[in-house]
Amino acid sequence: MATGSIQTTHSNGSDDVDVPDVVVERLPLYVRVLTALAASGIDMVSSEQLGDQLHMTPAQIRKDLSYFGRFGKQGRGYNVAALVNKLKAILGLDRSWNACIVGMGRLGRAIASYPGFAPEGFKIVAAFDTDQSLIGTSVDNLPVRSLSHIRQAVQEDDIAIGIVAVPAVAAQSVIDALVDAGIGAILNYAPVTAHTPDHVKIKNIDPVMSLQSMTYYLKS
Amino acid sequence: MATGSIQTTHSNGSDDVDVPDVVVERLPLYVRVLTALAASGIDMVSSEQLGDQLHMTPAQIRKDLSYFGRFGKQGRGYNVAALVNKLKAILGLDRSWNACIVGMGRLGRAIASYPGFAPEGFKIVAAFDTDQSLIGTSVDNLPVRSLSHIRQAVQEDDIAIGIVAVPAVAAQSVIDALVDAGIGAILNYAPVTAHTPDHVKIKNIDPVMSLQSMTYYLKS
DNA sequence: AGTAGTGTGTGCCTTATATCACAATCGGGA
DNA sequence: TCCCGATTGTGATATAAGGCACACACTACT
Repeated sequence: MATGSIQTTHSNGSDDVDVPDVVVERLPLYVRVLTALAASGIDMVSSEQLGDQLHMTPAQIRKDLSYFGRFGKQGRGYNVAALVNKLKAILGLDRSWNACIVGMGRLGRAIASYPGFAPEGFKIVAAFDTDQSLIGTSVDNLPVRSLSHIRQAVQEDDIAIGIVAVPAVAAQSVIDALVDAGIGAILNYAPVTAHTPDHVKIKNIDPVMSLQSMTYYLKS
Repeated sequence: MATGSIQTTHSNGSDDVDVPDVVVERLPLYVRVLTALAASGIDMVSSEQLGDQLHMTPAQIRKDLSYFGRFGKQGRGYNVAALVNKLKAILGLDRSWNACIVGMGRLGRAIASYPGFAPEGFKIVAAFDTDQSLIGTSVDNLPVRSLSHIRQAVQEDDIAIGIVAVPAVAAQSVIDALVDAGIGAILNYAPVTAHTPDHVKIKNIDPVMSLQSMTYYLKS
């Protein structure tokens, strides 16, 4: 089916040695802690100190970092400012990214108004819906447009990320439309197991599912 | 441990402590798909069909289920209605659970108004904050109370789940208070790596971190 | 300049998770 | 009744992730 060559297409410049996804998913955690340390004036940190903060073993932190280079100094640890910059560059967080929201119902509007994205460099530059009564309205100065304009908007506004906040039944078709429009990553709030081609990353935000797995440990 | 020594851990539903967390986390996924299948009138399903829907291998589904019992019939597959009921019972979803929200700022109010929890049996029965200007107000008929009342409320209202929607700096102390009040599970929306004792489960909802790991794959 | 102390980077081993593959079982039809 | 196609449940195996432990590098102090 959609098998194609997946890994071979990455720019093999310097650090592309097939880094496990789990490792990539931990990097933002490191960025966050290091940023906090920097803000409190600390300029060197050891893997052991980081491990204490994050509740993981020092070895795991060192090994994770070693996928990308040698950032520490023996006997001293890591320079906080230098490491946070390196990690941000690795993650592509040394620039800003444009995103759009699809679905401007209650949830979509809450996401659009959420003040946590902008400070981290994620700018929501467009909003879409299929409901005629919403199209034309604005949320936080963001005009809601028809979903049919999405392809054009993605290209014109250089939108790399799509945020999906539509009902479950509509989610897969919206996701298909985003993929078709040339989006690179999707943050999906709809409670569905959505499918994307290999070149489009997708992550799900699903509080209900999180609750549903925790109750397993509650029944006693 | 040579021949067919029984060793079966199939005590059917009680606390088999040897079920991996990853397996438990997949169960709600199965519940969701099975529920949808039931709603569309399908009454038998094979692990292969489930695997197609969920994009995973049939073997994994069968093995996951085998941790909890033998629910299928050879040559036929699984009875959808029976399996969904079994899984719900295993997860503790055959009853409802009371939750409280701590932090009734913008995010907390959005969570309180989210209509997706109640249909799945999660009832938000209390809301707390430390901000005097919020205490006494109501959100969707839910009065906001002082955080100092939390211990009492947890016991009186049989609250098992705490939802944390406070700023990062306050999160750990709020979580400590919830643990101290006797809560069993925490859904944390604050962008921190929080710590709980082993008997209290915690799961984080962090859209920004999800975005930050996806950008790794976007940088071309 | 030598030495003691500290903490990295990484080869190797352990543990966890996923997949394979096949005997056992079921239901239906001849 | 017996056989056939289908599909489970699970031991065995493969793969992935995590952690240990130590040589090596760096700093500071004498």
